[in-house]
Amino acid sequence: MVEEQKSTEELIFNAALSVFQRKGLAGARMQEIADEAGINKSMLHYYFRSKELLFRQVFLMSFKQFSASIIPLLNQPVSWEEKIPLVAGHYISSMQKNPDLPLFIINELRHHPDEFVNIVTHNGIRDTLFISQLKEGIEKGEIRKIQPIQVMVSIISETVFPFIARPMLMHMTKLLDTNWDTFIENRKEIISEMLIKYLKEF
Amino acid sequence: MVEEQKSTEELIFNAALSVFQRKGLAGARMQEIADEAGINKSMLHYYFRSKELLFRQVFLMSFKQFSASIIPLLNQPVSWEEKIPLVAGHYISSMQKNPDLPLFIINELRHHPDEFVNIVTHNGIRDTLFISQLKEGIEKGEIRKIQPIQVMVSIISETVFPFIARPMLMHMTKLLDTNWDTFIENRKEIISEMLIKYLKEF
DNA sequence: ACATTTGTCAACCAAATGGTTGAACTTAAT
DNA sequence: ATTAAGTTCAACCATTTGGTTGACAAATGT
Repeated sequence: MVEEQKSTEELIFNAALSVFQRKGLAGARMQEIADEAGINKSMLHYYFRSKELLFRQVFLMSFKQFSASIIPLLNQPVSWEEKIPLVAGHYISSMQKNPDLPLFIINELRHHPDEFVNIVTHNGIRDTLFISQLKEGIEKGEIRKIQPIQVMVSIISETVFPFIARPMLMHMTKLLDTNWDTFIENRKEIISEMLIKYLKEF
Repeated sequence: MVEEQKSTEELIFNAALSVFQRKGLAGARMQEIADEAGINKSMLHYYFRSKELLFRQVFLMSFKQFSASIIPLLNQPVSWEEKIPLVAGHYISSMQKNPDLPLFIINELRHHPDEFVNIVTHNGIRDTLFISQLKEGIEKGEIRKIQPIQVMVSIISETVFPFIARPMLMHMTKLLDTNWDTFIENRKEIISEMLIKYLKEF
């Protein structure tokens, strides 16, 4: 077991990542980040100048983390049909690991519309093998005529939304905490089967 | 044209509704609410005691607004098959009218997990005709064996998520602003057809 | 060994922000 | 008309919060 001693800058950044993702820009407190990092508040300014600068870096990293991690999977050399459950599974397990990430991004992107838009590198999912496969399928007449992007949006919506809206949905549906895991487990199959059936049979 | 003169309390509440829904509890400023209401800041405390109390009322109203408005539609006497596009349409037009509402609820419910949970009246969608219709269809073997709640969650996910995550999705998919309206227009049909096909053909 | 740079912190500062007060004004009751 | 209650606001107040300072310690270079 290697005793990993992280630099102060890393300690701060990790703490900032955690606090900002949990509380958002407006709700986060510099003092709380310092406390979670276990260092003096002055250090935050020593390394990152201001709350806004620190937030910028956190946001950039978070956005990359969320949007980039899916790309390799979309480019994997398996058929689009096999890929759909893989992608759905990716998002679901991603949500289980880091449940605050997408809501954080959605929120901050909404609250500062054009501020961060230009910063983020466009690494779209448009140029991936998955999209090409769908396009090809459409051209060959094997898949229903539909924008491939709609398929991606459906997968993301169906997988990510239940997690971010979990408390709201549980109220509305009177779903119980104890049933959540099986609910999600069932969901994986439903999503894939529904999409594949829709695309293939028309 | 009747000159509608609203009471100060109404002016404040409406302004609070707007500001809180846009900025959230942490991001909202009492002064901003006062400005938007066109009255002195003291009035906020005169009528609502504190920021938290004002927020409580705003949140309660917002939650009711979002979760209750769907119930009558779910109880309407049309077949489940016809109802699906109606419900999808309801959520989409609801999002177009008030794009901040669901994200606001999702957020605040997440940030104050148990605080507001008890306040909100459970007016679940479980006891609606729509759910009964699905159950009945399942029993008769006309519909695939699936929890009816999954259907509701799918409709909400597929309709609401694209709106709240719009900036994020537009980045990831390189979708353009000019294509948004047609994207959503296409989506209505896709969602309904996909769900109905999945439920009926198995 | 010495000087210079880098890192760390307690104490402090200024602005923002939720909240209070007391006086003035309006409305309703007697 | 007079009183009492309700309403409105400018000026204040106390706390929170992002940010700074200056002294001091730990490396780093020569």
